[in-house]
Amino acid sequence: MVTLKQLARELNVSISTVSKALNNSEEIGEETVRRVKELAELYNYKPNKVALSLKQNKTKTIGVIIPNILNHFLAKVLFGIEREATKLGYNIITCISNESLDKEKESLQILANGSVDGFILSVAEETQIKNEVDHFKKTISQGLPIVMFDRVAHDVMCDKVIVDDFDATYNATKGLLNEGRKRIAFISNIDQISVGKLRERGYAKAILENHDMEPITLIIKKKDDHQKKIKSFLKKNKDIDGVIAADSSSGIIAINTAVNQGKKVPKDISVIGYASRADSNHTLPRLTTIRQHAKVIGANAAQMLVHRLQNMHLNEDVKTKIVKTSLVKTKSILKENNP
Amino acid sequence: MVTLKQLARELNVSISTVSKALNNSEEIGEETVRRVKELAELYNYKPNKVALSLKQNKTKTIGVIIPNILNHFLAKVLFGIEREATKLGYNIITCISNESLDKEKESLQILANGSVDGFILSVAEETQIKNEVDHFKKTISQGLPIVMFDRVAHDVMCDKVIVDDFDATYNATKGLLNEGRKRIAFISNIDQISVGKLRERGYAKAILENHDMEPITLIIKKKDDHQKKIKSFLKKNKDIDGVIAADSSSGIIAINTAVNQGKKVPKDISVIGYASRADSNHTLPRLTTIRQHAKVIGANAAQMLVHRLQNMHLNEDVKTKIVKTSLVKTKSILKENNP
DNA sequence: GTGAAAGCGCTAACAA
DNA sequence: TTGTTAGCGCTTTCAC
Repeated sequence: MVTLKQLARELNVSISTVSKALNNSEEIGEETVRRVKELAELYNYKPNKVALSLKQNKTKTIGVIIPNILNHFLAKVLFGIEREATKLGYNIITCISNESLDKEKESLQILANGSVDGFILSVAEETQIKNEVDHFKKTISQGLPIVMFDRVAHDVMCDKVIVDDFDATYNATKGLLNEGRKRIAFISNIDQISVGKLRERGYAKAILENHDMEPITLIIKKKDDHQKKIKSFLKKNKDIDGVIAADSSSGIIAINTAVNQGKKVPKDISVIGYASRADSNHTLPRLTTIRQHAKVIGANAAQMLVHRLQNMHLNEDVKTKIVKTSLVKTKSILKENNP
Repeated sequence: MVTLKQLARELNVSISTVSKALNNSEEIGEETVRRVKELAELYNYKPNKVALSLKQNKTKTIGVIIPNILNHFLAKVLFGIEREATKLGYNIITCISNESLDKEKESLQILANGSVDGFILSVAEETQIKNEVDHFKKTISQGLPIVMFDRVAHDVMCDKVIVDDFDATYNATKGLLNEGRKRIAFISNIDQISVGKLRERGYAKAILENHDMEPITLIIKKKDDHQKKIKSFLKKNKDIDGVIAADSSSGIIAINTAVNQGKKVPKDISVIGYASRADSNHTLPRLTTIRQHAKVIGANAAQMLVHRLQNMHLNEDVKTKIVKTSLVKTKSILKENNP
């Protein structure tokens, strides 16, 4: 890499002259500016990022800590973050906590040594179970702002981007009730994390508003055979005529299994799941999905963080942004499910 | 963040003494070392990464350029890279090229300003179509090594990690032939990229070895309705009794569609697809999959890059590592498909 | 209009 | 054993 020093020597001017010329300082003579820029162009000079970071005490880099990159929703949020961050002139350093509290702590630690200006993260499962938040608070008190998305720690004062999980699930369940469904089940593979709980509560509320109904819930555990569990669940509960799935796999497997067991979808059973467009392709009929607009969530998180970084001195109050889901209806539910 | 300067002042010693003490230099007295370490611990001192990078002219950071993070295989490779890199003491800066040549060039450019020590990347689709490689060569000549994985540019001299796509597809197709299948189709949603072509060629070779057979190929385009295309393809070609799918969605949709059209899997039709474990859960029966061991690929790429970074002076020859796929057989093919 | 010098945080050669 | 100094690449204040 060419440095200012090298350019300066070659041009027989001082380093600071070169620096100023390249930064369009008024101080420098027109002719000099031209010469400097020409040579810089020729050598493809690019200011050294590390030196700039050191000097200006900011890296223009965001630390992103994702619990699980193989989760399609989280990958999509990452996509949104990356795109927005790039647009705003920031790079992202990605760490994967793998749902582990220790890895999360460690990532925070390692990047807080000057590598990044702030963090965007979704809380690891283990962290949520143990309800630990000190590492977040410590990071923030060190002057590194955090934006949390989706799985957030409510006890931590920081900017947040969340989904209206409770309302969305409540409304989806209401929709199935309005179709006339009487035995609606809730299937979840994400019972341990905050959003999973919110979804379950939204479902339960809608069900319990009918005095003659009770929630029917199937929780899948990590170690379970996902397909087998749902198969035997549907076999045992033959009267189930509706399913709300808290995660994409459960929704897909529910439809495919129901069809396989000879049920007609949506005649005999309606299915709605949290999933993305690509997922809905994996069933026939396509799965009706609650879309979380992951990319928007990511973009919002990036915007909030950058905004805070650029207004650190103002000490603004923390904000929570709610990104509304939308229900994309397909043939996995009855046509007129609104009265 | 606490700095050496602050510690030094508080302890009434010089900065270098503090530095040496923390780095366990033999030079410093036992007692001094103790005092320094104590205070450093108290203040939770961490050496400033940026300053270190500047000083040592290396960042211990790897630039990773992924064409598409929503592709499960690529996400999984990223996972493998991250884990191995972390293990080796490296961070990763992630850029997403979004299959665009310009974004790929730009990412390379931006990170080559001192932000990273080297790159791990998979070539963008547009880059492969236009067959551009200058930006890679330029980066390498600037002293930043590249490791390419999966989609590689053969004209670029650099380390590579690839999959035995050709052989794996050839063998899978042979397997179906050995079952006695006569009308085996190849379905691909990734016809434009190098690995897609390799897979098609592997399939074609196996088919053409039978003098009475012809390849039957369905290429899905980006703008197509994936489900519809496969549906009408299978409807039009009712005699198809085997499918090799080049990508995971095609495999899943093929099974679900076949079942939907009243075919028995695997009695009437066998299906094999490039897909991961999670995907195979999305069909009944489960999809027989060619596993690419994405995490292993990622880990290998990270190892190769770090090895090269740590042996830059040796100027070793470039290597290409082939990671073998494995075929995971399930009930989507006939039990005895080997003669 | 140009340059010298300080300083961001750190390491290391050299001096004391 | 400890301290001084220079230098990594850059910006910026202050002299000239």
